[in-house]
Amino acid sequence: MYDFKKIEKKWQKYWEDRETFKAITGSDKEKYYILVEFPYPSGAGLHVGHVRSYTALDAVARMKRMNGYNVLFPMGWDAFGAPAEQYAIKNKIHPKEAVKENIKTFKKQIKSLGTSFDWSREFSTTDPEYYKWTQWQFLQFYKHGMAYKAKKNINWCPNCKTGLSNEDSAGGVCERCGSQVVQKEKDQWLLRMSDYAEDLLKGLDDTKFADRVKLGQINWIGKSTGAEIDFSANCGEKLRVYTTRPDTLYGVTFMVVAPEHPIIEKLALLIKNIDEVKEYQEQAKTKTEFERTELVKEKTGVKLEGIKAINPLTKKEIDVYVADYVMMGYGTGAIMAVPAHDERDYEFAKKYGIDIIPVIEGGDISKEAYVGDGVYINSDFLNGLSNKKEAISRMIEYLEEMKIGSPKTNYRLQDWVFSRQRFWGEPIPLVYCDKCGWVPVNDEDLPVLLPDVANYEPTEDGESPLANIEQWVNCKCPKCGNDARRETDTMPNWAGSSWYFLRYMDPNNDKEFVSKEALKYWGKVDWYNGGMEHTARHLLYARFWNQFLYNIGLVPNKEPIDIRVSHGMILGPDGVKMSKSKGNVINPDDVINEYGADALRTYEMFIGDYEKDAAWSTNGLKGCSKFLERIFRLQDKLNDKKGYTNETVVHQTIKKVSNDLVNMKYNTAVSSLMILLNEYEKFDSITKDDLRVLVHLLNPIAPHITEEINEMSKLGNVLCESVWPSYEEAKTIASSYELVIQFNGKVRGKVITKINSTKEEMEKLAMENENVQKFTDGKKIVNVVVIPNKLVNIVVK
RNA sequence: GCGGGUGUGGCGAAAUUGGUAGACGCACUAGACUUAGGAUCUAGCGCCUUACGGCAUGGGGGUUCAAGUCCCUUCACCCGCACCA
Repeated sequence: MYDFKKIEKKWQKYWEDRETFKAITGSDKEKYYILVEFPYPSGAGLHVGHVRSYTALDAVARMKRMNGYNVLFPMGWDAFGAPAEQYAIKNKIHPKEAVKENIKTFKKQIKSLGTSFDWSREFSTTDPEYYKWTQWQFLQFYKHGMAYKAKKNINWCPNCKTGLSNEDSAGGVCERCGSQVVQKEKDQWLLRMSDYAEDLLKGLDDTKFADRVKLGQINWIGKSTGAEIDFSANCGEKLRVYTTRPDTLYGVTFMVVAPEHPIIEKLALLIKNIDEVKEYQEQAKTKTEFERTELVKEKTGVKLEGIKAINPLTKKEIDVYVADYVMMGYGTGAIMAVPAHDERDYEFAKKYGIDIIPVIEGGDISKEAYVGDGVYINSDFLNGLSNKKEAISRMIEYLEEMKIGSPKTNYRLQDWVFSRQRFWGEPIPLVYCDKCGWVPVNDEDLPVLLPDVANYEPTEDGESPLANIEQWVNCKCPKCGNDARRETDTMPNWAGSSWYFLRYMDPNNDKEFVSKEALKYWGKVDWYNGGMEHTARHLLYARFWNQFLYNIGLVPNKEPIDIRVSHGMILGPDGVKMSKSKGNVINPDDVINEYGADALRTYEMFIGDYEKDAAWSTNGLKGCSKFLERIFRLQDKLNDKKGYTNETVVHQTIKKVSNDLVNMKYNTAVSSLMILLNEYEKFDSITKDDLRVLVHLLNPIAPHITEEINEMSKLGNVLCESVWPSYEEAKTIASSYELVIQFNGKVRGKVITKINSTKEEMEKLAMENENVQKFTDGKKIVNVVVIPNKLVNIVVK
């Protein structure tokens, strides 16, 4: 057993002392920017899942450097957020202390993996030198009218008395205490992300994201096309709806508005059952997420007694309901209901005894809504049509003519709620002055620092903990100098991660968020790896942020990332997600201690398809550890000869590994190296060139042991400073091959023959085969298919 | 419900344009070397069959000289989003 502990320490020190992996801004070499998502430094320490993606991209980074690229492969910390704050509340210490400790642990762990990060560019989103620029960029949003304050319903935990983000209340349950979350209306800062919906959609064409990643983005943006149509209601009031099916307008028999719809307030005096309606509104507000989605499958609603709307085409009077199956946040918050052809409207109509008028033939509307296509009926000028697309465009034309509607595109994507009632986030750098209103903090006064206090409890009414700290809140107006108060909300923890990839280009700049030169040289991230769970939100936020910076001329590329891939999870040995409570957590420290970082790295690359989940197997790990030991032992059989003992297999392996590493086929890259090793073990002795090429190809995956073997046996220059091996296509092809002889597509014989034989030669060889007689006996040969360098298939009857 | 994905030995998995299914590894079996082996080496290892051979890539059907791969159909599981009009 080789001494991996000593070897790994030795080479890690070597790289650190020589700054081997330092990226040079402005170098003559071609740049390549490889990025892995920076971790949240939790108290739990590094996860074997981190090891998977870090190693995979490390292998690419190391190979790219040997291919002559100036590689930027940075690492940092995304350290704002709830866990650190909770820890601080419990222990009455400042979260920055907890973060400091955790970063120390994480960094030590990552360093023990031997990943080739350029540590000189490290930073944390919680560094004031960093969040100064996060705040500065927020002010750019504000100054360009892209940030605004509005009343919004937010998730509210009645137990913790705090507002929560969507992310922190997944499944309608408070992440902190497990209580059911309810909706509460609060003043919130928002960024106008929905303005960018179309650009974010179109921009995907300029990226090479994996298909599943693109789809995640497309779904999240949720584009839909249709029309907005005005219905008139009492008192000349207009009720505007959004629909994707204007072609079914003749089938509208009622309307529904969301509980928050302003028309209720406006026409309150006309609504005879206003008390009942108000009660329903109240109920809707306090309904938990769980009740809305899981329990109450049945539709509920209240008719607005005394309110009537007119179907603009049939001129018939229809009733208006309030129901919580219509959302204020999408479209206009009001719908035209077509029960004959919409499942939800059908259910509602059945329950409340509303007319159901079919306008498309098909189905049986006494049983269910018919959502398919068919011939239009009861629809005046659409009658007889059967093409939905045509019906929709004819209807829209008509609506435009009559000035009662127009085409409309809607997006599911909404504006980004940018306020958190939390301590541990970047303070929003705005000040409220009674005279001047909202005033940005002057650039030279940034960053607005978080105060050093030891109490972060939220207030009774759910204001940010910062609101409790009077000496922090009270300040002077930057504009008029009068007494003013700071905004006490902080930014979401998605803020810092929305631009960190830019900061890596120029991490110590105290004059600008990044210099123009650094931006010009590094351009965009060439290859970005992260978890599947971030492909919707984080990626969208980062792209939005960057597109905004591009539009105001601060960055050179509209799209910040070229390739985006995501790795599968490493599951516990039992095949389920690792968790403390299940007791199936594998600690990378333990593995490194017992088997070494190289074995861990090799195993995680060998474990299976990089993009798929994979269960941990300690036996599999042991196999990879043995593989490394066998390579180490090859040193005992070196001879004095030069060149490759089997040139073909070496060139095949160089080709395979080079291609596999950039195509994320890490598992087959390792297996091809195992094949090469097996080949070497068959020989009595091998040359230094043989061993050199093996350790060189393995170096990106197992960097320590390969450098050690290379040095011990004096195989050549230090690997990390050497040029990646190249292959010749011609030398990857063996001179002979096994010709397969088939009868009726079944393998009946094999014969070794030289490459590139003629078809005639191949057929002759096949016919000479001893099995031919047996299989053709009493049968007629009807066809012979010859595939060069592969097989001969004799078809008999 | 909508969208996406995955089904191949005991297990993790391989498999250019359709062209020897199961590479590579784990586990297992037998043997060698050993005082010993959770070390190392050798051999075997999809299923059925003494053998010849037959059957096998979730199931069923099709195209083809040839199908894991292409087409149709069906089942199972996983992951997103979810009353989005």
